Amino acid sequence: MDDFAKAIIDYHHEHGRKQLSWQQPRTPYRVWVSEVMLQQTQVLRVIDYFERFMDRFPSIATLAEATNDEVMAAWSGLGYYARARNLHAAAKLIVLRHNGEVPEDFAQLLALPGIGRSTAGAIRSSAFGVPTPILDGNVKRVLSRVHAVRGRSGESATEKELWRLAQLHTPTEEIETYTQGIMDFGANLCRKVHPLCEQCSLVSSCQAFAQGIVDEIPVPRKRTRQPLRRTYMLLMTDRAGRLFVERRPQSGLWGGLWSVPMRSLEEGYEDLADSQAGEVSQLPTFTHQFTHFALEIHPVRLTIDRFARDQEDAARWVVPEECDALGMPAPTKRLIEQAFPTTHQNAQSNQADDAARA
DNA sequence: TACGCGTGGGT
DNA sequence: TACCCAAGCGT
Repeated sequence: MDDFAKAIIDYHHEHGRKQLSWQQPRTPYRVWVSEVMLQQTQVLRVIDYFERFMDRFPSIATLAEATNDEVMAAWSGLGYYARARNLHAAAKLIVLRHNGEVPEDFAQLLALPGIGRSTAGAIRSSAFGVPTPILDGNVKRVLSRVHAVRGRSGESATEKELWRLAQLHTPTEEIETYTQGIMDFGANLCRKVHPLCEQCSLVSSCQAFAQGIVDEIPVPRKRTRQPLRRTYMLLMTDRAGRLFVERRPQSGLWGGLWSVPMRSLEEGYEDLADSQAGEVSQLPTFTHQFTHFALEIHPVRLTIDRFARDQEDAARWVVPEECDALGMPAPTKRLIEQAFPTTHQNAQSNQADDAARA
């Protein structure tokens, strides 16, 4: 074990996180689900979702037997919904191929949808104690500073070099402690902004510190300016007060989730209303911010007597209370809650919001 | 290989 | 306000 790994393990013993939900108990299933939820998602945001998910799907078998709608509903609000589709598909594959147990073999893990190189490494190290490197945002930051990696984030040469360094430092002993430790080290000490170099036990061997470029590493990826897209969101109700929702295509934005219909401002929504509209009212426009673009949402409330296409599989009329059982994007939930305020509706998302604020 | 994929917090 | 990006993966 090299001095770097020793320092990381020491750090975890003193300051590391040891009480996270998925660490108690730490089973392969719980490690797997948590690692997928944690992809590009902050720890504080995941905790509530993880605990609810475990209550709802306590075993791989229960997850595999669940319906797609049940899984998507449990993921609703967490984002990157392909993760939920892949997790569900992988659970079924694990039952078929691996006798219902998360495999330990690297190639078998990698073959499961939603498990890439880093997640496979995390599962092997944390759930099975098999030394395997990981490379998440925290590890990238720590390694690129210690070794003064000047390449831009996301570029293939940079990624390759960081994987080489991750492999180089991965110890053969105490791998669980090391794996958790290097993430804690990156999250709490070697932070993106205001790193605590004065408290860092690796400062004397940190090449970025020696060169005075800690704040410039890692070098951020190039970004283009955000485009603005515009859409209608149609809150259509019938005379009984039911709300019309449709399932979005499996691929693309909000894939597989339920939403009120969305239509571009150019194409309009005559195909849905079928000129049967009664009252039509424009609600306040608002903007939803995505990572790479902004979506300007124009909500339209309309009451119709008869619907043009209510026979389709991917379309249904629901009462607002039924929305809790459907996986919905955050802005759709918000809009429905505004339009149909109820006391208990969306209790799940409110809980998550409260936890995030706490 | 570069890009699409959510949501919310931080600066 | 505008931009960054978080326990990355799939295509």
